[in-house]
Amino acid sequence: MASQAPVPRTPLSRDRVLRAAVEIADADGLQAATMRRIGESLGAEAMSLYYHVANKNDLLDGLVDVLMDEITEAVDGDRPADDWKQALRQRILSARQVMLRHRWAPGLLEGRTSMRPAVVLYHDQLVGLMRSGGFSYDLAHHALHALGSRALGFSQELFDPSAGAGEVSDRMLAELASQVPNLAGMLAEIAHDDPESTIGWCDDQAEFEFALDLILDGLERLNS
Amino acid sequence: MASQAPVPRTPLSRDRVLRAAVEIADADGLQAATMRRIGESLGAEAMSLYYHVANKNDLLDGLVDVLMDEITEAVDGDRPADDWKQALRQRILSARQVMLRHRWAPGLLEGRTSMRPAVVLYHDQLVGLMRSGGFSYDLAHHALHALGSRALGFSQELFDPSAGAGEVSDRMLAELASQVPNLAGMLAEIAHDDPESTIGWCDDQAEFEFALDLILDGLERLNS
DNA sequence: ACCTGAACACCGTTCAAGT
DNA sequence: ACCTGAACACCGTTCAAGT
Repeated sequence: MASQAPVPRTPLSRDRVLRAAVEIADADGLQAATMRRIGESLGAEAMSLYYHVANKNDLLDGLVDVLMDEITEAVDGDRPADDWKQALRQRILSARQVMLRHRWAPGLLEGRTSMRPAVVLYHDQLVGLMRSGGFSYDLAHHALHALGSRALGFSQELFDPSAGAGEVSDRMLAELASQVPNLAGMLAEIAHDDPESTIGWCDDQAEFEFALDLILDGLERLNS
Repeated sequence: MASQAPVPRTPLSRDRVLRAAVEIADADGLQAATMRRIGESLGAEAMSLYYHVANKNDLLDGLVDVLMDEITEAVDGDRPADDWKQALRQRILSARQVMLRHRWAPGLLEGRTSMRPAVVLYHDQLVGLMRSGGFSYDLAHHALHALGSRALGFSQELFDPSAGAGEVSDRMLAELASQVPNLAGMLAEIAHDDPESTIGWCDDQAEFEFALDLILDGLERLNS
């Protein structure tokens, strides 16, 4: 009998490795995307990955690249803008949509110092939009710093958005009031104004846009 | 002969463990502060730490606490402020001084969702300052989001400040110019204006203050 | 060219055992 | 009460060996 041909497994590739990693990170977080687990999900051994990826660091760089590809694609769909402000706003909010699809992305970008070309390019284009809006290089430079990670559509959330979730009982408010009266008052008012907001305190998207517009408005004033 | 009394090693304690961890993180980064290494630096075994600290997560929470203690201490030294804006500004810049002493702190706070009481209290006080400046709860809430991690004295740096360090040769500029013309132009101008800036592109402190003031100015306008 | 088995040096953590 | 040795399940990574 001829030897049974083994199921012709699609060969690995950098691309397949990265896509597998994204899938795992999307589902279970970045820390779940270990070499062993990625290998497993591809029906291969962890060590096989090293043929397509230099090491873990290179793999993470690769994740940044696929992320930036997705952002570029999203941004290409933006409709032409009337002015620099609208252009920046649209672009950043489009980038944010990608970030929201990949909850691991902010955490990944935070830790990275790798200066991936795609990230540099993205910021170059932001500066381009500002320049065509009349920004000096100096102001554009300041603007990049002021935006910080917001330029890519996310911002540091110091409190877990889901931690404050659920109902806010009067009892909890009373306890809070003695320790942190100002936050308690704030929370009480928000709970009063929007008793249905069981998703937690805040509408993240609205808050993101508020902060973004605050910065863009400030820049506009400095640019005139 | 009486049994040789062993060197009476100071017993461990949560406090000693945390201080050892801070020392290691200051010197070699947070990732160097492993249980084994902390134990070693105290002349004990890694497993001994578990008597004073529930687990690694609890240890990291502890690090946040010592950080917040330091910030509270720094903030207490602030001179009384004339208005809410100056008060916020001083407080945030004082917090920043602590962050600069502990380069691992931003990275630690980023990842944490733990809602440490000290962090909540810090933000409560910020809101208190805003309230006494006439802020509505709603505006104060927006303000916290707009400040984000900046409220604690740091912000997301997407590029490694030290990565751009060193001289910027004309050759590098030429290479950059074709790929990222806008950034290249920006860099060229900065290098021209301040040829001595070998620390890298930017004065981080100045940029931080620029962004902070941009936000505070924006809030002031909304508050009047 | 592509993949793997065995092995190494590291993690955090448990637990029974020592003083 | 406080500390430790041995052990476990996990990391990333190397390298000689297989096809």
